[in-house]
Amino acid sequence: MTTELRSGELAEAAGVHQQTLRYYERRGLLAEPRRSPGGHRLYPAEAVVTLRVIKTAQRLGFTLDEVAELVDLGTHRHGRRRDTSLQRRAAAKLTEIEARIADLRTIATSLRAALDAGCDDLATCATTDCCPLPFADLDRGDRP
Amino acid sequence: MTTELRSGELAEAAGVHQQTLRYYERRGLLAEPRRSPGGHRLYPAEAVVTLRVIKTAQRLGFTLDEVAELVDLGTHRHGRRRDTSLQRRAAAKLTEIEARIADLRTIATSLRAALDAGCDDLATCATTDCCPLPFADLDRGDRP
DNA sequence: TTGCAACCTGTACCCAGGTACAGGCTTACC
DNA sequence: GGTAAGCCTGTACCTGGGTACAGGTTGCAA
Repeated sequence: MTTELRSGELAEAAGVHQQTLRYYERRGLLAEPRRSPGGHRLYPAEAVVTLRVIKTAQRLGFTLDEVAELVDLGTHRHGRRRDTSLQRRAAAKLTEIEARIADLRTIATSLRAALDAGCDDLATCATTDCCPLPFADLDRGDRP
Repeated sequence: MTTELRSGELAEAAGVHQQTLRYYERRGLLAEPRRSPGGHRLYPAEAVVTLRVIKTAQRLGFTLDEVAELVDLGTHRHGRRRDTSLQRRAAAKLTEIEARIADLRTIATSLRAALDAGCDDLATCATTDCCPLPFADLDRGDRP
């Protein structure tokens, strides 16, 4: 029998706040754990893994809603199959992340150009033709 | 004399909502404009430029607070001087953005690896050695 | 002069992803 | 069995960048 963890222990082990555990439970990311007779939560040791999964997925760019979906797929398969749910989502997320990288690169290029040109005041730059900052073309306003 | 713009006209011209104009005014991004005798805002034509500056700066990765600082520096200089305020901030922002790009690249690599390995269930992956997802190393939790 | 669009203020709400606090119960250890 | 640490619930609050709504006033044209 593996020892169960109290919420403080799990929080500590996973590096999150106790309130975050309850928050994840509310959001459906973490299964409701067993309770002690007095009502205290008793998590199975695997909960640490689940939290690691959540944190990794978040870091991979998934929102908590997306993580919740991914987590409760529960389709314990692992192999060379293609076009499964996680596969599709990961592929979509990859595309998204690549777009974000491209975006950031454009921005970095602009900033570098502004530094090279010695720009010192945005308001002046915006009304001066010599300035490399793309005041007109960049206001796509999609991802601030 | 250049015509003044009413808030609806400015909003339209700049592609933002009227409430956003007032929000920016409250946040100190947009100077309080002249008022008509009845209290309606009358913006100078340059306000369109200011808004373009704000939108561009936002897109360059500055927060509104940072934009507010940048905007009210008002140091109308432009030249080859180095180490000025905008210069320093832009340089810092560039570093930040480059770090974000590096981060996203790591993430993209992980996702690609997961796709290649045919991972289909995160919970299984996390407990299986064959999985390329970096469940352990990625929980730095700095930028979700 | 009347009618209506455009504007005003203030306040509340939205999203995500949590964090904080109050007041009361449980568990663990001496 | 006492006491302190730990946990419980519920509710409120935070950041960032806005958006929405209610109810009242102005501006302008017919």
